[in-house]
Amino acid sequence: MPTTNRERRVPEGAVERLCDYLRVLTMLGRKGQETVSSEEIGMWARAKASQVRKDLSYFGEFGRRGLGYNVEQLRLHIRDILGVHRQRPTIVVGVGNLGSALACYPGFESHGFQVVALFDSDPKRVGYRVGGLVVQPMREMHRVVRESGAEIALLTVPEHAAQEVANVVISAGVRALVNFAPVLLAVPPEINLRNVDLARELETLCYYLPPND
Amino acid sequence: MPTTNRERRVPEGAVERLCDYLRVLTMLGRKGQETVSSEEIGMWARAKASQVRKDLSYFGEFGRRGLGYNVEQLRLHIRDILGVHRQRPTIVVGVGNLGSALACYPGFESHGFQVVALFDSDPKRVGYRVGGLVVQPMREMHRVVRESGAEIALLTVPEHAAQEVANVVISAGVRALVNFAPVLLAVPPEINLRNVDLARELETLCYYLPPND
DNA sequence: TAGATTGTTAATCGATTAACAATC
DNA sequence: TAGATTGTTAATCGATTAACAATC
Repeated sequence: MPTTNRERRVPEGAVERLCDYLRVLTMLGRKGQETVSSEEIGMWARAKASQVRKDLSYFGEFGRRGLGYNVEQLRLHIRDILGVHRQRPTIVVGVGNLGSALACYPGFESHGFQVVALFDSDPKRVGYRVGGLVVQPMREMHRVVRESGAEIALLTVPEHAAQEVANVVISAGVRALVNFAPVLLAVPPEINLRNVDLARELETLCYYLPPND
Repeated sequence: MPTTNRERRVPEGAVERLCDYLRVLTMLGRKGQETVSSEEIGMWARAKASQVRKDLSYFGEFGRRGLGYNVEQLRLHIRDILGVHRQRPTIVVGVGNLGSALACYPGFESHGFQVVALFDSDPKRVGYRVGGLVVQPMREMHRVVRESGAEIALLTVPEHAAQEVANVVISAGVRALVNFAPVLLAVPPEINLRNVDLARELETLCYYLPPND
C-alpha cells in the first residue's frame, strides 16, 4: 500500500482538499481527539463524507471499518502524501512590499517551508536585510540555488519582469514556482507553477457582487 | 441580450477565465489590434477556442461570424459582465506585513479597486499612516463602512483572529471577503468569500515535487 | 462564391455523490 | 449480535470539447 500515487490520475481538487483535511486533523490532534470519522472530517472541511473517503482512497486504506481513522496516524499519512514531511528550502525573488511580507511570514516555518534566500534585480535593494536574510543580486542565483538546494521560488516581481525572472529561476534549477504577478507565465511542462493572482480573485468576487451601477 | 446572467448556472471556472480573457484583450488593445478570434484569445489564455466561445455564450453574442470579435468592444463587455466597470471601495483589516503590502499594492487602482480604509485591532498600530491612509481602530468599522460604501474587505489578520474579524466586517455590512489566513471561515451563504491560502498553494505544489526523501 | 469563424447543440470526459457489501 | 463506518463500485452530475449549421 503506497502512500503516494502519481500513476493513477488524482484530481487536483483531491490534492487541494487533502491540505484541508490535514488542517482539520492538526486541529483535532491539538484538542486531544484520538479518532475521527470521514463524516466529521467532512463537516470541518466542508466536504461530503464520501468525498473524503474517495480522496483518501487514491492513496491507500487508512481507516478501520466501523471505527474511523486514527487522527495522528492519518495526519502523518497525509503529510507524507503531500510531501511536507520534510523542510522545503524556498527562495523569494523580488523584495518589494509583498516579497518582504512573505519573507517574514511566520506561517512558513510552521508549515514546513524555510525561506533560505532573497533576491532582487534592483541594486538599491541588494544588501538590505529582511527578516534575518540579506537581499542578493540576481547573478548569485545559480550558485545559491545549487548550494542551498532550493526547491521552491516565490516570484513577487512586477508584471513586466515576471517572465524573465521566471526564466532565470528555472535555469538555476528550481522546479516549483509560485507566481504572484497578474500575468500568465510560459514555463516548460515539467515545471510546477501555481498562480496567486489577487486581481483575478477580486474580479471574480466582483462578478458575484450586486451590480447596482 | 443581457450582458449579465445570474439565472442560468455559469460555472465558476468560466468567470475566472473571463478575467484571463480580459487581460488578453487589454494586452491586444494596447498593441493596437482591432479584431481577434476565439482561437487567438485561447492561445494567449491557454484555453481551447471552443471553451472561449462557450464561456462568452453564457452572457450573450459578442462576435461576428467569419470575422471574430472587436477587441475594444469585447473588452468593455467583459468588464461589464464582471462588474469591474466602476471603482469598488475596499478596506484592509489587519495591517501587519501582508496587510501593509496589499494596502500599497499598485495593481489595485489599475484594476478598479480602491483601498479606502485600514483597520487593526492592535492599539499600537492604530494611528499609523500606511500608503496615505491612517490605520483606524475596529470600533470605527461600522461608521466607516457606511460612509465609504466599502464593498470588499481584505482580511490579513492572524489565524486565531480571522473568524471574529470576519464577523465584525460582515455585521458592518461588507458582503465580499478575501481571507488570507489559512483557516476555513464560517460565513452566511449570501456572503461572497474567497480564500487566498499560501500554505495550501505550497502544500499542493509539494505534492507534485519529486519526493527524494 | 469560397474561406473564416461564430454560436450552439451533442458527445465526451471527468469528478462528485450515493449506495452497499465488507468488517470492525 | 447490532450498530457504525469504511473502501469501492455504480449512478449522477456538470464541465469541457468536438462538430456543424449559420453567416459574415
